[in-house]
Amino acid sequence: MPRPGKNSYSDQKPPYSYISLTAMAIQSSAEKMLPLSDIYKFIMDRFPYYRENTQRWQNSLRHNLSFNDCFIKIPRRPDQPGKGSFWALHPDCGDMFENGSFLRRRKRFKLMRAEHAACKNTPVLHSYHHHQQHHHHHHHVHHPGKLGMGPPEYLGAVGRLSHFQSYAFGGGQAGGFKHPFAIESLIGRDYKGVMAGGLPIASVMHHLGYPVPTQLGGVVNSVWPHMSVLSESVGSMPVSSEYSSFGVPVKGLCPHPGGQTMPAVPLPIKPTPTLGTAVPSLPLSAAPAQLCSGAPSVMERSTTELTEGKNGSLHPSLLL
DNA sequence: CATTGTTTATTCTCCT
DNA sequence: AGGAGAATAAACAATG
Repeated sequence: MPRPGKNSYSDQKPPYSYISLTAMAIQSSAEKMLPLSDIYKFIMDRFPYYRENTQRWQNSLRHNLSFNDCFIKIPRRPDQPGKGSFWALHPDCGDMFENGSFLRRRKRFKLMRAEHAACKNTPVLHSYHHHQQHHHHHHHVHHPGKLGMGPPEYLGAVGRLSHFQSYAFGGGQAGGFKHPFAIESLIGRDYKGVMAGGLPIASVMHHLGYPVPTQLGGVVNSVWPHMSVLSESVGSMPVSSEYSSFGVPVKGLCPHPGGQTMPAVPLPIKPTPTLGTAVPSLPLSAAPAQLCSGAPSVMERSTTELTEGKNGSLHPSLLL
């Protein structure tokens, strides 16, 4: 077998789909939104594999951005340099990698027709309150078929601000799940940034010109041991990434303040088979895949996985 | 003109 | 086998 030796796997294709790579990039940013070029950069920076065939994968990436409803465009402020818009995660897409696989989501996040239209055409607008009654849990199952509720032009990312806030402050907690990549999810709670359903209120506000207490500098990257750590926040780390026997890079995370290091990263390949120990009530510091799937999801993951006998492999994702 | 976005179509892979 | 999610290709429109 290919020697796991040095960097044998370094340029192997990372076990992440474009969706997850992108989500990862976005989540890693303080603002929780990035322009296309930065998403590219992020990926290339930590995954050597993507330093080649750029035309190809970037096209795919772009395709994913506009094709998948889980990504939303946030218009650039007039005074901001650069080209396209910023890309962020749709606040309602919840935990897309609930199943523990970053290669394949259990279900595509699709908006209903109405929502879709709204999200797309509505540029910057004021807050509109939203769709399906905030009542309890929002099923994360968005059925494409149904339609016609909620104010049509209810928002484009930005417009949803008010909505977000309600999440953040108001009723958040209850059904509020956090994105798998949300720092908050990964780190626990002592995190300043307000993550409203995954969409950073602060950043949006800031982006729009609202004063916002500056924030979260570094912490961020610690989440993805799979990648070469480097850059903005922590700076000076030579980019080196090595993959473990799973083809997964094992590079370390950066230590950070809490002392609490990042969880072992979720094993991309296969979900946790629910064996005895599986899905323990992980405290908030557990693996991303697990915890972010807030309360509801855990339940609903029910059956499907029980059958996974074959996956004999261990899932580091659970160890602490 | 190069980037950024959208969109349609085809192929691949994994999961029932 | 069939379905669904994902990757890849390609053809444009839009924009700075």
